[in-house]
Amino acid sequence: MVKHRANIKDVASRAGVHPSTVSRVLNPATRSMVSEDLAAEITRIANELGYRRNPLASGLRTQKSYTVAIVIPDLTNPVFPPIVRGVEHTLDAHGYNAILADSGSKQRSEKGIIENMKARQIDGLILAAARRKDPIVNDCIEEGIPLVLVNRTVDNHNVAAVINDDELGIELALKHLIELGHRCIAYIGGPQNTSTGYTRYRTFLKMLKTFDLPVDRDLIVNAKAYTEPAGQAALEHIMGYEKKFTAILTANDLLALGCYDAINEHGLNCPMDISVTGFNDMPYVDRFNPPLTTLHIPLDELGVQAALLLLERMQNPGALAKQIRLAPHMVIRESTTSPAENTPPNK
Amino acid sequence: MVKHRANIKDVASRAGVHPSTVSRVLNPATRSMVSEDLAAEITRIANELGYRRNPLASGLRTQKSYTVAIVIPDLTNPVFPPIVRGVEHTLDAHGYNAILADSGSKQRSEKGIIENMKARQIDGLILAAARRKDPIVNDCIEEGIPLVLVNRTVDNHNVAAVINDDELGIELALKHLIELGHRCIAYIGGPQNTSTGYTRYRTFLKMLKTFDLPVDRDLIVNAKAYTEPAGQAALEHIMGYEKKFTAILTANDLLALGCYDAINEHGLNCPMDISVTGFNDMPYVDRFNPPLTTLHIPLDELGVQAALLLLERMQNPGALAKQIRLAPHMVIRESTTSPAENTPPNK
DNA sequence: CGGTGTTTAACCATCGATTGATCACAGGCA
DNA sequence: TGCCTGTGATCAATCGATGGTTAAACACCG
Repeated sequence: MVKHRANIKDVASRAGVHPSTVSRVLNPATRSMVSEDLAAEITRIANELGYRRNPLASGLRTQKSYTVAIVIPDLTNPVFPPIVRGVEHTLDAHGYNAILADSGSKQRSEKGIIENMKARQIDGLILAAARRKDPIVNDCIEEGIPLVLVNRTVDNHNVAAVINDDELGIELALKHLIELGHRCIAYIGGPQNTSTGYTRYRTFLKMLKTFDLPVDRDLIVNAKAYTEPAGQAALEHIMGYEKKFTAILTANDLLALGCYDAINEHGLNCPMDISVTGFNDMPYVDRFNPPLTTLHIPLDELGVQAALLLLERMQNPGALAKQIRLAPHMVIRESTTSPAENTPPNK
Repeated sequence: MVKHRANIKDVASRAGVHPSTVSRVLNPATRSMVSEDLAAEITRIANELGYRRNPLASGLRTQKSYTVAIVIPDLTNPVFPPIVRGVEHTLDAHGYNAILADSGSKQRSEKGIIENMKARQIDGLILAAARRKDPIVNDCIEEGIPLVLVNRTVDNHNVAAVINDDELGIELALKHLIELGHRCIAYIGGPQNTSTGYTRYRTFLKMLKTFDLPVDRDLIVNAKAYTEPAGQAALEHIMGYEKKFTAILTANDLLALGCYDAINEHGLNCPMDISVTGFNDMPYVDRFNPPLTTLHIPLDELGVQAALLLLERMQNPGALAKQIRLAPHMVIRESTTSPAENTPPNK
């Protein structure tokens, strides 16, 4: 005889009441409709029987699934796991489950993901890598699915998001390099269809002016993607001009890693010949050769905040779309040094 | 007017048939109960209306959710993301969703996770880091929840699992070190309550005999956990004996990383003074200083196979529990070298 | 043409929880 | 005593899909 899981009817009959009464007791919002004594008694019996609400049945009736989806482009990018973990833990603490959708190599279009989400009555969506004009965002808004962006945002500022302060980040990195004595600073940015790529690029240009540094277009390249090969290719491109520069400010740790490759290819040394800064402080960059000077972003916290924001929005879908912005800080390691000792990169 | 998602009744009334007829048509197993012509017509209409089965309702009725849980101890350990990705993609291709349960810092007991899974009608479970005697495994078996272990297995061999060939791995690593000329080889293993920790340790001892090397217990330590601090502590412990050794074989990349720390602390150099091998070839170990010689495990493939195995078991729960074993191979980088040039570690 | 056998599709209860409508009953007040 | 009010619990419909059972339609045959 299979010990079948107690359902609401079991609890009701055991307590000698109607299932609906049990339902009301167990739902905080309706508990007041039932007398205190009975409520206590029913709660006791429910615990005794080990009753758990069946989320499928409940969800069918209420159109809620207590499940949210996290869409990320590639879980193996070390930036995302901490975010996902932060999201997952926070949601879990609130009784929500997280289903993971790695959109990267997914053959289904993003539209397909949304379809799936809708069919499954997903209560909300966390999108970890939106593009600046991302159709998925409009889909969500049209469909009325609560959405929170994390890490990157979109041009339309009416979407809730948890991002980091890119302006501050670029400023900090540039300041750091300037303080070390660098004047000729190359920039390798990210794809311009991402908010981070765009903002960091614009800020870099602005900050050059602010700090009264020369702007040389040949030293500024936006990589095609936030990947090592793209970073390497970008730096190769810059080096092709054979111009002098003593430092590279990159918009992303993986791009910085690509720079390492290009620098090594040319028989040069980081940081002796060229200083490099990253962005994100993803796990293990302190282990690289050399350990990367970069901007630390509280990735866990990003995830936690995104989850909280989503919970808030699911409770109150009409609320104004908040944008939360976390401040990065500089972590100085060994990929940057003063250019005094630099030999100019030559070929 | 909200354009509400077409349900089975909409399709039925549009086709002028009863909902159950539609249901039968859309279920491959029962399609034969309906005439071909009508089936075709219903399929056409369903597509036209963009009908998607509601998994909640369907699951409520059939006790299936088309959802699988992946339980991992810590997503930020770089070993797991590739596995998770492999699992997720494979499941997705078969119409299943994956919900992620990061058990590590989860306050709920593992029992709690199982409870949650059961309540949600989870169809199956993939457990990425079982301990050798893991209560969760028995729970699953008792509850009849299809279960597949990945990466680690349990003592009870009646459980489906996808693991890698630990014996082969240790043999390859040891052979590599011996071929370089090492004779005094330390070993830093993992927790003995994990199958990997246990098997690798036993195999190391066995292989020492096979290769006719001396067994010095002082050079053999099993770390408390697969973490960098634990690896560092283990090596510190070994170094406390001030015995000679020229290489360390570790059972895990993170342990190897901890060894780097201890080696550096003592003012020594890897590989010049001490060679180190890892195990797993987790992402970015090729970037470390020095790039780590380690055993490559096809982590993605591990995930894919685990997902396939689970799908199989969910279809046919009675089937025999298969164990799949993937072969690792050696990736030689710069953390190992011949001891000829070594200066013996002294203090 | 009536009887039997076989498809084919409709009917309806069901999964478990929720909720608007409804009823029972106690107490208050004239 | 009779009527009203309000609290507290029950009734019954519902969410969408499914599947065992049953009715209808049709073919076949003596």
